Amino acid sequence: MDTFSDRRAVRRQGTTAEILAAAVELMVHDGVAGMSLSAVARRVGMKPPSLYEYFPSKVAIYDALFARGARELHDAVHWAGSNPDVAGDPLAALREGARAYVRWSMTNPVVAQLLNWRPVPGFAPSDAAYAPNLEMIAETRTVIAAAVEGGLLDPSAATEEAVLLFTTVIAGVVSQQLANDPLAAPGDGRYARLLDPAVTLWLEHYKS
Amino acid sequence: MDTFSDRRAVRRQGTTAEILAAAVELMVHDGVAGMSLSAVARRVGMKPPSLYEYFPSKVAIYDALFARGARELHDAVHWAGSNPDVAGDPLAALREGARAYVRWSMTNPVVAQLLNWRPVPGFAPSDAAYAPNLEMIAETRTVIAAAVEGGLLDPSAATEEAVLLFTTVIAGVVSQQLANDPLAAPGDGRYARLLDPAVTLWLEHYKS
DNA sequence: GTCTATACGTAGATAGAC
DNA sequence: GTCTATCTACGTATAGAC
Repeated sequence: MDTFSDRRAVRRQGTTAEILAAAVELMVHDGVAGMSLSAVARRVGMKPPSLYEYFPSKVAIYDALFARGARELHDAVHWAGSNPDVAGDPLAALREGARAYVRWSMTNPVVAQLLNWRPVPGFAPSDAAYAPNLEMIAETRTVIAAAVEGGLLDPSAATEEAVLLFTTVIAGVVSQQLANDPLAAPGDGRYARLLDPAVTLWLEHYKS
Repeated sequence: MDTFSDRRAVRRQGTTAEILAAAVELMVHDGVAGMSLSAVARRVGMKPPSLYEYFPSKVAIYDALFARGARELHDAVHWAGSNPDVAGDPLAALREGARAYVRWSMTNPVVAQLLNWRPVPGFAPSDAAYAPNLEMIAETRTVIAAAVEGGLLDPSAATEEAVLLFTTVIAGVVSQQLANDPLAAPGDGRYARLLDPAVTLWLEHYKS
């Protein structure tokens, strides 16, 4: 690649990011399903047809946001769970991962809605966009298994049901927070505060 | 009221119910936010302007559905919790109430979405429509308090946090079920199956 | 890569005849 | 209580000039 095409690629990536940012801002005001291409175009200073140079359709924008959001959320949880403070302590890793999940979701509420609920009628994420979610669940399972190996949790904690219950409890906190107290700051929130007690319920039940 | 106006009132109520039913059916196919008045009118065999005889605006239809749904959900939970099998057993009443909540939500998924999430940009329920929700939480609190009185639960179970945690766990199960396994029959469902274990987590933690 | 022009459809809501 | 006609606005998407 020569310098010219590099610059062109960088510029293109910048515009793409601008479009996605504008789409998110509009979803904040008009709802996730209420985003319109005309409004996005206005906000980035383009006419609607120009957007089709960057995304082939409206659902492609949703898919790009889903993909990026799933990747970011995965990374946030992954980072929290492999941070030096919790190295070698799987239970602390679970707690920190859960906290990171809630924190990220409150920082990115509209993308979190896109990930957790299905607010857009015609849209389902592509397999590629969905992949980081599966990866995140697999990693959670691995951490739980490590806790079982280390004698910290009962073997039943590594069953399908127990893992699903863990993720459901966390998703429940996020859902309630976003729906019923959406304006709270990350780290705050009437329902987000319930996360630690909720995780405690789970850990107590499955402790060995 | 004479016979004539009675009949007129009955007819009017019937039409109103028909319109609401059509709106719900359309939400099943097009998403909660995707319902349109034109489509509703087509389905009930009217032209769009005629709907304004029954509802002053589109959000009024959402509000009517919210009001009816909140009332029905309250009644279902209330009934389950005051059924003869569980009379005098507050813990069984809590379990049965939670089951009824999940069952109703799966039987009425689009209205459940309207109640649990906020899928429609311009719409917030009126106080009157929201009232049964508050009543339902108050009744849950009362049942928990009865369990504490009877020595079945620790006094900490009656705190604000504990009550909120109870409702959050149940709402979490419903949210996950509706978002990730929406086609399951009521009484079935990958996430709905987690309800009993989830309630058990809570009961165990707060037992005296 | 961005534009104008346009196709084609839809929306929510109101006026006023019947 | 229902209609026709209409307003006003918006939407996604494509064709084709520049």
